Amino acid sequence: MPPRKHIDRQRVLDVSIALADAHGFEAVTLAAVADQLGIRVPSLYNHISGLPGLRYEMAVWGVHRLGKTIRRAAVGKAGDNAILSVADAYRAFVHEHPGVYALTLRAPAPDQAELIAASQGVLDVVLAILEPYGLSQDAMLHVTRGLRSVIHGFVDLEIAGGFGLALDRDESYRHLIQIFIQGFHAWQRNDT
Amino acid sequence: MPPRKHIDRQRVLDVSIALADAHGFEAVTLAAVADQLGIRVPSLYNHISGLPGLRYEMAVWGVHRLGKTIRRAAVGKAGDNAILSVADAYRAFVHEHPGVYALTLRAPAPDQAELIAASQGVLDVVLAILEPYGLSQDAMLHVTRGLRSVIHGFVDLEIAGGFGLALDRDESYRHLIQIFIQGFHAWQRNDT
DNA sequence: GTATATAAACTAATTATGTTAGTTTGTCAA
DNA sequence: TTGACAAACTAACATAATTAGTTTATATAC
Repeated sequence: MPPRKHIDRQRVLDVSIALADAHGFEAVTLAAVADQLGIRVPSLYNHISGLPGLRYEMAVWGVHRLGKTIRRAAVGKAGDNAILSVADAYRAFVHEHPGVYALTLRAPAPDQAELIAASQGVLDVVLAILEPYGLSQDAMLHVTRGLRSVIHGFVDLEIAGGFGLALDRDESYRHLIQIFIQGFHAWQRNDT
Repeated sequence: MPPRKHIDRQRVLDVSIALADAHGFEAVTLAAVADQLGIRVPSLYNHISGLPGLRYEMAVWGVHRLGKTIRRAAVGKAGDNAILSVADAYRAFVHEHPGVYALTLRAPAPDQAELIAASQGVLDVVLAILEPYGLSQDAMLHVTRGLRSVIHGFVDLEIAGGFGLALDRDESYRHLIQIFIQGFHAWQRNDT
């Protein structure tokens, strides 16, 4: 009776990602995913390890993709230009995948090897673009945390709808990254 | 048969806040709250408007409390010291109420008057401490967005466990706020 | 003091979701 | 052709939120 649909893990993931980005990650219920695929809910378990497993795979996909995106944005750029380019690419990714991005925010557990690897990939890009500034190891980590915070903070408030006002958000972001870069240089002069 | 417990809206809220901050806001189920209070789940509906209503009240409480906290931190301070003080108070609040804070992040809907008022209270504090710098109206809003982003970004990554490394987080935060302040001054010199 | 109105508890039932167990059936490969 | 496996299915169950309708403690009116 059950005619074979050609469904695999990737198709489940595709549908889930689309749902998450369109309606938020809470909208990714097994019922909704199964419905999109034209199968019953328990059939999903042939492809994924329940809802937690699906969310994990979405997170891995998201972090991996984010890393690829900002790495591409960094090639051929140096110094402040690299920071600006990466900041723009990061923001563009989150705008494209707000639902998936929300799933990437919890820190990986020690046993989540794929997610740890993907996260390291993102971190590596940031470390690489800060490399030429010749910071001490600790200073490097502080600045890395700072840059991630600035970018994440703006984008997160933005997708949460936190900037109610009519003022242009692209411009606010440009100013903020500019402030960070200039402050970073001033801080580097003073502090080390 | 049902002996009266002396439960009111405030006690429901207290229990919910404690649960949220201890185990995350997803742990605030009606079952868990009712259990803590020693009543059955449907009895909660005498005090709250379902789970959405409870979450709304938690959000209002959180934003209100956050506003009060940073306002207190700002009195008697001026300029850069005010920014530092508010940044510290904001972070301390989030550390104390991580679960509630997560509920405060979605932007208020137009009909959520209490939440809008409370949010305005938070915004007013930030606007007030930036007042003495003599910025144009637009610049003021850009910088306000920037400062919120910086603070929110750091603490949000922090409570998500995003800073895996052993490096001292207090110090990273100090550096970041310092970078923002110095960058803000440099930006103000250049840009206006 | 007694009666009554109301608030606040309750039980029962419905819906939605995730999950597991066990079953059936295409489909590919020996 | 047949047999193993993958992938669909049905059935059943647990948890959660919600609504409807019922009971009862308690404060207030008389």
